[in-house]
Amino acid sequence: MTLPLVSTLVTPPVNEVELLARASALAGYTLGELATHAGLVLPANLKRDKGWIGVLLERYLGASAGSKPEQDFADIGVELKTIPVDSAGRPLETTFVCVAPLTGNSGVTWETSHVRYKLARVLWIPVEGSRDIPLAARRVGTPLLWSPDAQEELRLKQDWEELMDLIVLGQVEKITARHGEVLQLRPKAANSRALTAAIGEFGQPIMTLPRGFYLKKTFTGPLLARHFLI
DNA sequence: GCCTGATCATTG
DNA sequence: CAATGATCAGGC
Repeated sequence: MTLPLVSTLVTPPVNEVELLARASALAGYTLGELATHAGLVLPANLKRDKGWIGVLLERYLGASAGSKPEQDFADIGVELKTIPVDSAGRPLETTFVCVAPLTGNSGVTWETSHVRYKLARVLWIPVEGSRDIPLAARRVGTPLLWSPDAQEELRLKQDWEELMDLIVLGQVEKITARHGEVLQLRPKAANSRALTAAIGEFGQPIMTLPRGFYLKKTFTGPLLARHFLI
């Protein structure tokens, strides 16, 4: 077996076929093998390197690095998501989608939302995530190129509209992770002291904890399972 | 602080 | 013991 080229030599994929071929070539390798081959130092665990796996796979696949609010493969309209799974392929964590806009939302619709944009086309790469497997021994799984079907998009749209209505109406601080069936709103910040502008209950400006949209496991689980059962 | 990449760890 | 709320790292 031959490992794919290291990240520094990887240019962005020109189409989905090439991207999927690159991702498929990683399936079966351990994170230790991929780290060594890329000349990266594997952290002991993910406590202080929570996004490490995502960055590693970005480099192998030729994703445009950086912190731009764009898709990872903007040229071909694809977002990359690594997702930790258990031995049965079920997700171990929710999936962050994007930061939630808490101000300037007049006229924003589902059709023009960042959530819809980010989820329009996603390359899911499951990675063994059980904490009792040492990071170096965790294996990369089979990738899945996905777009929401009509039913999935409807459920996302309904949750997004419910959450955005609350945000616009000054109820952001009343929203908990229990709102929404498949999409939830949770803190997304450096810590609980971080603040960003939002709208208060009387329509006045307030400062509150930054929030992000996350996909619940009840959404990503069946999505992954459907693929691997077919 | 904002946005990217997410997982951690306390709690119900 | 799953899920919610909190947190970690890095670039700009």
